[in-house]
Amino acid sequence: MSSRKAPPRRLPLNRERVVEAAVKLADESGIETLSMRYLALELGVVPMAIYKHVSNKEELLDEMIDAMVREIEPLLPDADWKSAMRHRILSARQALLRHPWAPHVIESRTHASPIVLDYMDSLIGIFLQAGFSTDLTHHAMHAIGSRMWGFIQEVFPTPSQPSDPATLAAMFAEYSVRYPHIMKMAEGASHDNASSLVAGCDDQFEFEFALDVLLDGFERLHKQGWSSTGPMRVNNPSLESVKRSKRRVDPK
Amino acid sequence: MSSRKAPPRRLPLNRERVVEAAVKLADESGIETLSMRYLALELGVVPMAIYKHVSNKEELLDEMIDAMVREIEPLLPDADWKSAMRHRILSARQALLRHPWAPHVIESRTHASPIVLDYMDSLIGIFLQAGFSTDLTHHAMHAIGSRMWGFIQEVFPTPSQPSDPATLAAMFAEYSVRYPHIMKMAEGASHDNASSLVAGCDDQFEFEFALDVLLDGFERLHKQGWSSTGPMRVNNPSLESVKRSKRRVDPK
DNA sequence: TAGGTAGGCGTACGGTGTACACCTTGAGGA
DNA sequence: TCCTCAAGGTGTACACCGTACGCCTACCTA
Repeated sequence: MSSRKAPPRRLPLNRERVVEAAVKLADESGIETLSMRYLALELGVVPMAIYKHVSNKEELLDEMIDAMVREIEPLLPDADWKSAMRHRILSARQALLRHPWAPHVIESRTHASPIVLDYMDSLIGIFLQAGFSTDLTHHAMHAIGSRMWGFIQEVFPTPSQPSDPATLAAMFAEYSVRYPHIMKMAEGASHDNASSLVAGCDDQFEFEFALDVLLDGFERLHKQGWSSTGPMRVNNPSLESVKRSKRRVDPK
Repeated sequence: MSSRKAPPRRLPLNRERVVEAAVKLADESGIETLSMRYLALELGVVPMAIYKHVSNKEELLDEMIDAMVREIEPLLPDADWKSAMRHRILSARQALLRHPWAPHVIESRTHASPIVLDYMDSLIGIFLQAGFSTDLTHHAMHAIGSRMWGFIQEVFPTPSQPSDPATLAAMFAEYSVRYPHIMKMAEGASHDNASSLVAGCDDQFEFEFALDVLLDGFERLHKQGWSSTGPMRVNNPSLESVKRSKRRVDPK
């Protein structure tokens, strides 16, 4: 028998394989299934073995985000600022759609990794190279917020619908009385299938709609030479937050 | 001795007192401290006692959100739509600032309570009563997203800064090379204290800025008679997402 | 051949939410 | 006055979590 004695000894773990497995697990089974114990099981290893490659779970999650950010397509060369911004952000969105756990994890991060900072730096660069003031760029970046990751927090618009058609009809009737505006909007917005309430929206469209409203707004402010501190410019039609420039409102 | 025998027997718990205590605890010690066990301790009761009033922790969290939403000021009567919207949303923001745990909890909710639906209904009503189409209203509500709760997800723009001034200077130098745009923006935006990087922004200002860019955008679209399905209107300068109306982009 | 080290293992601890059976108490009807 | 019953508080137990700590084993290099 040629087998010396060695049980064929699987190739050793490393940080990369751990992260890769974690991403795969979260992709397929959801982030709530991603426990260190279960991940270890998946890797055919004892839980504590993972800690030889990753100092704790937080670090693992950081690494997972980095892996996702690396999937975002690079900057388009020779594009106008708005196209460049759209491309980068919509590409981020595509990466994020492949990893449904990402929004939740991103929100729980407490600091930015170099990879993440690279991405932010490139977005800021797009504004600055288009001639935006640092001032406007700063506020625009804040306004974009989580949208730069390709998501906006969807705010549970779905009041759990019963499957039984009879009770559903009853619910419908009740809702029409209590939430007349919601129902009117739902009927009007999706005239083909009014019964789906708010559900069944075209997320991609909603995302781009909001993104474009923001980008168009930035463009307008930029052309007007807007500034948060300077004197009021002509033709700055509304923007209340500027009129009452930098006034702080105290919580309670 | 008048005391019959009864140990003075504290007044019994009820759902309201449980929720109230939970909110207080989360306000004062952070949401991560809010465990059923610790809450029970605070109430002078054994952990399982809470379950007689609340069927599980999720339900408790739902109830806490309802409590917060009830703090939002009612609709302003006789106000134009934009003022009404600003008032409601900024009031939501005030309520939320009193309860720093709320964003995190809101995001983890899976369905809307009646209280929450009431609030959403009122916002939708503001748009509709201003004559907005159901179509535009629908997309506008999506665009507002979590901002209707008075928060936008702040996206960890703070690369943990060392306190030691020497290493901080070194970090500064390194950053200027690797993240030139971030640094330029940071210096430009906060010329008085350039060292604070992106931190130390006026959150209230950033919030109102983004809100107003959106509301102004909605107003413009409304005046133009914008529609997501109809034929292109004149003077709809950009809004890419409409030009490529409802095209779906596949993830991956 | 010796020694150091990288990496996997086992055990254990303190934390979590909560199922389930039990007990105590006070109110209401017979 | 007694009995019953249910509301509400108790105690124990379970399965799960992240991870500290010490050990062991196989390999690489000197």
